[in-house]
Amino acid sequence: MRSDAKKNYDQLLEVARKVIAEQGVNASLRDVARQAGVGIGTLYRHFPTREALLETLLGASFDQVTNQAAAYESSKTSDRALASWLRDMVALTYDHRGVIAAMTAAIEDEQSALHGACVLLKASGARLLAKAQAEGRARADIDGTDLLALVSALAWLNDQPPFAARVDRLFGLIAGAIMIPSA
Amino acid sequence: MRSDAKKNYDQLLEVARKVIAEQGVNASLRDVARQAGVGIGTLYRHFPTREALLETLLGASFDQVTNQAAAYESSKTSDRALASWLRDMVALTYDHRGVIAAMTAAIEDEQSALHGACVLLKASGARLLAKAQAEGRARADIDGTDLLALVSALAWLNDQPPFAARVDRLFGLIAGAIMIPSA
DNA sequence: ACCTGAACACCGTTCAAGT
DNA sequence: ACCTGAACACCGTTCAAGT
Repeated sequence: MRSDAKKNYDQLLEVARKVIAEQGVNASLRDVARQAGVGIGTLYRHFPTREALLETLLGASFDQVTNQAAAYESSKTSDRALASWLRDMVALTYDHRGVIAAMTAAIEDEQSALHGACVLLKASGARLLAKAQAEGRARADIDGTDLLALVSALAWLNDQPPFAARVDRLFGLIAGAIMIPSA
Repeated sequence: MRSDAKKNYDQLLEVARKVIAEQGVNASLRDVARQAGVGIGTLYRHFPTREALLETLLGASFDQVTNQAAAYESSKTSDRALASWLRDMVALTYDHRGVIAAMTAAIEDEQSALHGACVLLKASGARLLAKAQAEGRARADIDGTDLLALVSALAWLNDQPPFAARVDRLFGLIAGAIMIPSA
């Protein structure tokens, strides 16, 4: 990448990070380009889709949760590992209003730039769930998609002003419904 | 209302019902006016906000769930009444993609044309919850807002294609977490 | 009393023209 | 190789002008 291009690229990312933190994932891309002092075409050149921009912004965080899940597997009991993953997932979406809907859509859209990272994320949770189920610490009648649905629902609640303050309590209620208390 | 105005009004509602069923609650109002063969200004004259249009379209259904809740109170045991209300709420939003987000926003926005109906809806659920709690059939550590959050989350899941098919199962899981099994 | 649609201020996205 | 911004096809919303 030419150095002038690199400069624009970095500037776009910096501004996008700020704007998306403030206005959510559906913020105006035109506005991002404007604030970055760059033509709108330059934004599209570097990030052909909104998902591509999000992937660049958040991909590392996604991967970190995926990797963390693997680490939990060897460092925690299966039920605690699962609970930690759930917590990490909610935290991942915490500061990015609307990202959970984008992730949900990406799971089904193989063309999405977010698809890969989201599929790995889902698989990392499914693995922890399976282990907890094998040890009788999680109810057996749900699968990885159900688990993802439940965390996604919590993440969505967190985006809704009237409900955001109760997410911690509701997290407990839902985690409690997934887990089986030890005898 | 003059008869020509009434005709436009009815036509707008009919088209809006169709378009919103197809494209969801955030469908283009311009498109609605266009398909109704009416100027965009006429739509705004009859329905000054999107919420006003939604209220006219869905208000009766909202009220019906509210009233149904009161009926459950005298015809069912408190836990069955609560479960039926939860089911009614999910059904209410079933065919209207995005309506749950509008309802959630309306709860906080006293200016919203949907505010009144949503507050009543919430109160009707809170009442059933309180009764079930008083009888020891629902966990005591949640309130009406939590209950609304949980149904809202289910309704949101229902709007997400990858999760829609599991809402029934997840409904059971969440209802089970709210209710206390009888001894 | 009611209707119309131009006008304004925005979008997302593409692409010819420039350097 | 990269950047720009006009151009196109859309929005939501308002309001002067018409009947």
